[in-house]
Amino acid sequence: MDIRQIRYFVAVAEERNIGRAAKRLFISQPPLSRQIQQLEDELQVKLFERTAKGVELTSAGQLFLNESRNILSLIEQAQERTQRAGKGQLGRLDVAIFGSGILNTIPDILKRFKTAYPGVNIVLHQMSKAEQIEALRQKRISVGFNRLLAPLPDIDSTMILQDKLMVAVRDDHPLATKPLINLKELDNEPIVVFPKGARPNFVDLVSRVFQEAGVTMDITQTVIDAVTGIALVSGGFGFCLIPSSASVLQLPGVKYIPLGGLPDNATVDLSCIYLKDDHSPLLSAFLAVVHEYKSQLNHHTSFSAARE
Amino acid sequence: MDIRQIRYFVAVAEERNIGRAAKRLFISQPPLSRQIQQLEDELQVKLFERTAKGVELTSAGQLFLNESRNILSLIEQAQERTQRAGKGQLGRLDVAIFGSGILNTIPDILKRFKTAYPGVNIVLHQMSKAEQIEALRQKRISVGFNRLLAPLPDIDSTMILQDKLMVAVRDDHPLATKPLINLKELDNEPIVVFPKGARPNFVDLVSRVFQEAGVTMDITQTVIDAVTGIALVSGGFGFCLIPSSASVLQLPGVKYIPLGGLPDNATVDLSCIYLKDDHSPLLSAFLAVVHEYKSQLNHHTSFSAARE
DNA sequence: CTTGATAATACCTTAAAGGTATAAATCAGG
DNA sequence: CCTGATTTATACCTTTAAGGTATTATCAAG
Repeated sequence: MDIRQIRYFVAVAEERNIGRAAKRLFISQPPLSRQIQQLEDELQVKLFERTAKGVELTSAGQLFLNESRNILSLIEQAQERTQRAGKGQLGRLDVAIFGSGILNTIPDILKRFKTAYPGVNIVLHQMSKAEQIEALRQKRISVGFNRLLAPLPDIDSTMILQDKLMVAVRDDHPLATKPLINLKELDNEPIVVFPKGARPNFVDLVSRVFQEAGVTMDITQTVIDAVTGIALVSGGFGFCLIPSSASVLQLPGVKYIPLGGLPDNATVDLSCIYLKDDHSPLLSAFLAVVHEYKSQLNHHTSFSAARE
Repeated sequence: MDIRQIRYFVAVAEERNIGRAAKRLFISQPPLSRQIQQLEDELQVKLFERTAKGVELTSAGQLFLNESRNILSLIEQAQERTQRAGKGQLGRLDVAIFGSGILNTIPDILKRFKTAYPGVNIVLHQMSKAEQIEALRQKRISVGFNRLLAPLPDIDSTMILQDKLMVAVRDDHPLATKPLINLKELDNEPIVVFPKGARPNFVDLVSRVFQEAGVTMDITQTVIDAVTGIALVSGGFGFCLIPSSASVLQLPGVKYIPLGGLPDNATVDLSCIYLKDDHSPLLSAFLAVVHEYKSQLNHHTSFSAARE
């Protein structure tokens, strides 16, 4: 049996006439007669009664007509869905996120992607940097968001933004009134840092900056993530250095002040990572959304800078 | 797209290797590679990633694999169901019955058919003789049960049995004690006859028998069917002549006594009728059951006759 | 760098789908 | 009852495309 024969059968059943059906199918009448005969031979069932005016369905033919329509429509659906999957419009995308990264940028990107590709089911996984890399290699995830990545041979990354450093202070602290805090002003001040876990991380960046500026860093606590760090500031444990994008988080008695007197490379990047040889349309689609987001971010930045 | 290509695709997806799949399909590797390529071209979707060890499904390919399995199973089901329909094991059979015919023979036949062809949905219609013939011609029914049929050019019939005549009498009537009533004993006695409706019918047979025997028939009532007729006997309206198969019906105060002194042709047949050019397997199957029933009936009759 | 395995390409053979011409069957109208 | 129109079926040829063989290209492992 053959899809062609099924289509032919449906045409003949609908026209109740082989000649007319042949015209509709843009073939001549004899081959169509023959295909119907072959179908009947294969099924060993008479599908049509031949009359003087044409043909009419037997009861078995009637049943087969219903089935045929189901088959054809299922095939059509399969083609359409597969093509959509091929364009990345359908499927499942496993995305890894990490602690403070979910504060603003990642939700924005995911929201855009969901709008552009509503047929894609996004599944989020909380994973550390090392876990993300292992999960990528095992194909348990397709994309991961992270910061401060060391280059790897099998993994590509796209930088989304670079955060400047900011200081979280209690608003009753003397420095809290200043519009800008210089790094030197934090000399020997108690500082909460994060995260614990795989190196290089945000702590390493902060340490390097302090060291290069010749400022002594008094680490009172090392905590798991930015949220905990800022909570400790609120609790009076001292200062906390954060990437500027974490400053969307509001906690009682905590103020965020830009940090000055830093080298240009004192930034912490947010990137998304993915397997170098993953050419899946879903990933491509996702990266396209990321790039679009990035370019709009730059536009906006340069535009507001121009106005200043 | 082609069912062959779908089968090939599934084989390759399952083997994760074109060469192995080719062996399983009893073809050589190059044509299989080409068919997969053609499928991908047609769908404009990459279904496999080619690796050194074979191939592996893309996410679109994974989706198409699911769809393909659905399609193949639907096709298989369609073939099977159509073949069953072709053998008369599946479908719907519309059967017309009439008043007194449903008393014993028809239910027996229908029960046998339902047991032998449980997949067939039997739909019963109460119809008079004329209605049955019209419904047959319009294909609203496929079989009808009836009595005393005049031959028609487009309708065939199979006789199922021939009922002898019996008399229904009140049990307080003087004749009720006799084992056999002679026709002559009914001379000028009040008689209830049935049915009203299309001729020739049971009344005509009864009239002819009386006339040939030179017995005067005093018709007090003409009613619609045997049940009503017997009910009137119970109510004291007189005698009622019935086909013997109607004697299964028990009413208070009514006794059935065989009628003697009749010619051999004083019988009323029960037949089933159907369109001469209806070659549907459902009808054939039904008629086969009818014939089987008939032959068992004859066996039983001749056997019990031999014992007497 | 070679070897072994895999898929892809080139080219040929063969099976089967489609076309043309024509026959056989059936019905309507004279 | 015949004739013409209409329909499906048959016979035979052409063309398309599926399958086969030989070979090449690619890549991972030794």
